[in-house]
Order: sequence, then structure tokens, then C-alpha cells
Amino acid sequence: MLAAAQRLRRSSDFAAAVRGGRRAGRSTVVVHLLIDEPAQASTARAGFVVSKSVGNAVTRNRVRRRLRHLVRPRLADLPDGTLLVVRALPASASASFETLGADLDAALTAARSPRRRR
RNA sequence: CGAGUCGACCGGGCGGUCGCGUCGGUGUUCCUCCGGGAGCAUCGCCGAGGAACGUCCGGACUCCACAGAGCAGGGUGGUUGCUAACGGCAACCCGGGGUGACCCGCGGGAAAGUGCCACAGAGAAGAGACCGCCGGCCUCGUGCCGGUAAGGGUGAAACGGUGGGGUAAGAGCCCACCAGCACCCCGGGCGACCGGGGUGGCUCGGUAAACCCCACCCGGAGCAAGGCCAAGCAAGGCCACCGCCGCGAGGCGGGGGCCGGCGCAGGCAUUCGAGGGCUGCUCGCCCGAGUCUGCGGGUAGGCCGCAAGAGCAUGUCGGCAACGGCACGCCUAGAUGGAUGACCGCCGCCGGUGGCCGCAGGGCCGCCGCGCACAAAAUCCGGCGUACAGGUCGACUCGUCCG
RNA sequence: GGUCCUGUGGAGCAGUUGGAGUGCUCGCCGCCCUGUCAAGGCGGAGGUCGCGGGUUCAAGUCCCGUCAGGACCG
Repeated sequence: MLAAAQRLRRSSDFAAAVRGGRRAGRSTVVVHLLIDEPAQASTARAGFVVSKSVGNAVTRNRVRRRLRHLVRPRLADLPDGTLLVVRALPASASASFETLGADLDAALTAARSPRRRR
């Protein structure tokens, strides 16, 4: 799980990450990553978007909690001030914990690697 | 043993590692107006449901000054009770279903009035003459006039049923029995209603989940209610001290100090009262000196409300029951991009499969499985409705067999 | 938290005093027309009226419950 300080709490943070960040998708999740944030923020922070198309309230809660648990160790590798938004797709409702973690890793490396642009 | 009815309940368990949220303790860092506050670490307690769901009803609570009257509008509809209240629940009544335990019913009024009843049929609601039956007339015909609702046919429904008398033919026209209706009397029941007797006229269709009538109920909005602080638009605001008030966030008053200098346009008013409360109308009442409309500008932060309650468990008493009284015990989630997750071990259940045992129902031992339902608080309660793998307990009915 | 709307052939819609599931546009099938295709003409098929109950002689229509989709308000 994530502590409250490591989560995105404001609508403006979500908008900044989704609009300004780099995006990479897999079959279960889509990742928005915004790295160059003003240096005042202490740690990297993450937020989750699980829409109603994923399932009812129980499955949405389960997907979000699994994603939080998966994001927690990976958040330490990201530089300070990074904003991360993980959006769950409908396929994530039936995915296992392992495939969810594999997709999240793949999407994160894909979003971080192409730093050669501009 | 088989088939079934009703009610109550559980809805995976135990342990370990790493995490999250509220609250409390400890330590530490920072800030401080010295009251405290914030962050981090660590320890401990607690941490979704029987439906948390749908939002179909009813309340508590808050604001609208009080929560007023009539009309309109909406809702409910056997009776009596229970309840804070209800469209809920219980018992009973009536009607229907079942061999039975039991189940189902928006179950007031059609004799206050209006509307509708397609097609078919002569006729569809104060009756009516198509065929038929009977009588009369003559121009003797596939004729005209009259009587007749017993028969035929149509329809979901045709103005009581059977038998007899009666008649030209018939008809409640008369009579007996039956069914139904209205009124009266007696008995039982708090009541819905039930049982019995008498009189009347013979007779009255259905539909109110069509308008309507009757009885009863309903003021409106909703915790995003509502309140406080900060910031900002703005034009007034900010700061500490003392006293007082508030459940609380906090506020009020006093003297003192500091900063700042009056968005735009239009309408109607200033006690003979604009405008508003009161969302539709009328009355009545209240607030009232500014208010209304449009444009422009600002605001997405924090706190209180916010969890001890029509509360739960046990016992006992009253009541057929729903439920209520008393005693004792317990404290049981409070998030706000929204806290319960991940992994492991053992057991349980389910499905598949293999072996052994048994005449059989089945039992025992293994292996496999993304297997184990439905579905998650958001102010809080009481109901209703709906979804749900599997399981437990109790009461009762019918059938068969044995004693 | 509150207030509403929609569900009818494959698609989009109409459907009133409740009375045969009736209609429109596109699509589909067959035939005609054409050297061929399109357009056009003629004919045809295709329906649990979202689902389950109820009222009524009779329900797409009225009532209740339920499911799915969608919209609005602060």
C-alpha cells in the first residue's frame, strides 16, 4: 500500500500527469508518467483511475488495491517529483496479480526509456 | 424412507510475513504568540454486509420566523392492533388455490353522476323483434299490422335457474324450491364479519390499476442539509490582551495598535411600505430598508456536523403474535482521488479424475484446480424489493412400510 | 443526495378515447429493366413490443416489480 503522502490527492495533479506526461499502454493498464516536475516535491507520487467499465464496486476496489501494492516498490526507483497515473482497462478485472505486475513493469519501462526525444 | 410446507440462522476457519486508515501511547525533528501545532518513526486496540446494493417508502437531524387555514396536487385503501413513523409487520375476516401442512389477493364505493364495452350479433344497458311462435287484415304475397323474451343463432358478457299452473302464443303473470339483492329483528364478536329468522319486490351486466365519490395521511428542501475559519473578489479588514458566551469549529464586548479608500448598467422602493418568507392560487401571519434583474470579477482549502444509538446480547415478565416493560452486561468502521490488499502453511467445502472396500445408498486414501457465491460503508436508523455457492437447526403435513 | 427519459423486424423511428402487432426510411432476398453495375419499378421475408407478474372479455398501450442504457440539477 501507499501512504497518503505518496498518492495524488488533487484533480489538478491528475490533469497534469495525464496531459503533460508520457503514455504507454498494455492490455490491462495504461501508464501516464510525468518526470520533469518542479523540484519542490519530495517524493514520487502515484494515482489510479479505475472506471466503471472495469466492473462493479468490489472488482474496482480489488483492482485498485492490487495496483497500489504493485506500484509501491516501483515508486522508489522513480526520481523525486515524478507524477504517475495508472489507468486500469476492463481486462484488468480478470487478470491475475502476476500478469498485472508484468504489464505494469512493461508499461513503466516503455514510458521511461525513450528519453532521446528533444 | 420418499415427497413437501413454514420459520430461524451461518455465509469459510486458524496461524505467520510485508503493507493501509482512524484513535491512543512513546520517542524524535521543526515551528511557536509557550496554550500548543505539524511531520517522521515505533507500539497497541479496532477496521464493511446480510443484503453494506437498488433508492421504493417511513423517520431522526438541519435550514427555511412559527410550520397556520382553505382550494388545487400527491399518496394510501378489509378489520383490529404494533410502532417514533410507514405503502412495513402481526393476528383475524372475506374471496380463491391445495388431499394437507399452508399459500395468494392495490381487498372501500358501480343503487351520486359521466365515459367506454372493438368484431360478431336483431339488440351491449331507463332494453330490444333477425329467425321463430301466436292473433288479426286483405291485394293471398319472400305481404302488412299487432302480441310475445319460452326456443335458435352471435358474443368475454344477452336482464335469474328448475318444475308446475296459466295463455291465442308467452312472460315472476302466479306458485313451490334454489341462487342473489334490499330492509327489519334476534344472537355472537372491540371490529371487519358470522349464524338464525322474517318481510318485500321478483331482479338490478362489467369496468374505478377510466374520470370520479368517500375515509384517512402529506408544508418545502436535503449532511453537496447547515454552521465556522482562511483566502479572494471586494470594501472594509487584520492583530494580540481582558471579560463573557457556545457541545464544538469558534464567536461577542471593551479599550489599544496596524493596513486600506468606495465594479458597471437598469428597474422598483423607503412606513399610505419595494421585495421576500410561502416553490401553484386565495387568505392569514411574519421579516423588512433597501431590494430585484443582467453583465463583469472571485471562490474547488481546512474544521465542526461525524457516531452511545428508536443500539446489541442474555435473562425474566405481559401479550396468540407483531411488540413492549424490567434487570444485568457490552462499546461496535469513520474514509474524502476515498482505508481491508499481496504471499505462504494447515483444515473445511465444491468439481474432475485414479485406486481399494461394499449387493446398494455410499465410505476410505491419493492427485489436479488463476475453483469457493452475491456484493462493499460515505449523516444515521426502521422497513420493503432484488442478487446469492454451499450449509446448519427447529416445527409441521401427506404417502408407503414396519412394530 | 435528488429529478427524469428510453427500450417495438438487422439499424433508426412513429404507434390515443385499450380492440387483429399496424406503419415510415435505410438495409436483406427474388424478379423486371441494362452489355454489366448502380439508380429505378414490382413482389417478398423478417417481431418473446427488454423481462416477470397483475387488472380487464381483451394490454405495445393501464398498474406493480425488475433489468439494461442514457440525461439533468446543486
